[in-house]
Amino acid sequence: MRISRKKAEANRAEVVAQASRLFRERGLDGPSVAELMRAAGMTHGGFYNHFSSKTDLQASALAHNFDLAVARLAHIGEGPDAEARRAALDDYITHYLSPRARDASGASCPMVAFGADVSREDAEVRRAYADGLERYLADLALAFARRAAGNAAEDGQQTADPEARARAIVLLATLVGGLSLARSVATVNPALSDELLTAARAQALALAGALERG
Amino acid sequence: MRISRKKAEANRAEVVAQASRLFRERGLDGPSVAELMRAAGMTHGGFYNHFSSKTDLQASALAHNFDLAVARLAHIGEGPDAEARRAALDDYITHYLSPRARDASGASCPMVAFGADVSREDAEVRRAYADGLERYLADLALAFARRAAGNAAEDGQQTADPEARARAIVLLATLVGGLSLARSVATVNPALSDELLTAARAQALALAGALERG
DNA sequence: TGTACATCAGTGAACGCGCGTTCACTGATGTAC
DNA sequence: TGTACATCAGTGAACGCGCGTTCACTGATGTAC
Repeated sequence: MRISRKKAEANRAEVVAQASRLFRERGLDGPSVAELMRAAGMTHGGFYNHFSSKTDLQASALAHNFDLAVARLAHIGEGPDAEARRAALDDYITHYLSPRARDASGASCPMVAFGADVSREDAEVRRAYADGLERYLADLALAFARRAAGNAAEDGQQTADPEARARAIVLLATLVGGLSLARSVATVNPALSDELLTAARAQALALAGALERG
Repeated sequence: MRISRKKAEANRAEVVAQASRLFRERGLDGPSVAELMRAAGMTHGGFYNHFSSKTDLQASALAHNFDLAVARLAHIGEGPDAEARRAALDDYITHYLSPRARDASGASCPMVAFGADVSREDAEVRRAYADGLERYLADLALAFARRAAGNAAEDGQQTADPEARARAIVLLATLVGGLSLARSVATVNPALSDELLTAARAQALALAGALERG
């Protein structure tokens, strides 16, 4: 039974969206092709109408993951004034390193979900990941650069400020390292996991506020 | 052909050692049982004389990984004086976040190699990981506590200093986050990878030296 | 606009393959005397 | 210490299973007239 082009396009998008979530929950090699198609309401046979291989879907899902992450980040820069943007960044950090985000593996950061595995996947997947990380980092650096400037005058402007980029990297490493460590011990040693989250969160907030104070 | 008990015990240790390395390189589900046994110079059939399942070996290999990591860390505390120990910690950090360590995935930190995957593995594996992480963190906190005390008087003493533990966690998150990010983009975008390493390294060294200055 | 036909998105059975695990077998080791 | 026998570490073929991928088929959609 043939389906309209519009519906087919929506089906493809649904597969990518479901894969995005399932890959984060169970890893890039966790869910089978049949399972991914079932999650999107179809059977496995039609998979190759949309993707040339499972690797192809992995790359598409990674790109989609970073689209979501970057969109959430960009939202921070949209605050009406410097104070609102500062509060937005603090909220972002607090949520990123919260027990809730730690336990919702399907909804959280691709860098934590795939960090260790990406380097073992096909080149196509590694490329999608590196591109996404670069986009994400550029936006985070922009947030720091704007804050350093102290106003919204340079909105929309790209920045090459190396200081802002270094700060963004350090914050990102703290977020990714903290969440990764906390998540990996969460089920077995919840107390340790909370301790890891709390210490990393305090540091991340300090890093985000350092410009104001330093 | 039966083998001597001593030789059999050595064979088991060799499988764990090889698995330790191969799991770090290719992930906990990467190498097959046959491949792991071949790496230790045997065929796959005898695997179940030593391990009750592949999961069992994964847990043993993780414990072994952390044994190695903790041993390297403990070495830092053995410096003759405070200055030597400080230099040892700086060396540790510099090597941890070096291009060399990034590219030698089989020889490096289990927290980076397995971070994302551990929470998806069996309970036995997660337990081995959480135990190892706790041991590692305790040793790192001890290094900070000793430095705060400024001498080697309390050698061998355990510490419950919460400040030292928080500092250890923050350093660890920076190390793990930095190396994880750098490794995942290394093949596709080496310049970005080096930038990530450099920024994380500067921060980690600052964290290690913060007590002296603060 | 209405009709006749080609297209192609989705279905479900089937494929070949690699995996973890099992098992009958081998023969040197460990042990009882 | 020497001998006879039971033990069991390691071998390699075989198992059942789930996987990614292929393919003949279906029938509503898109198109040519």
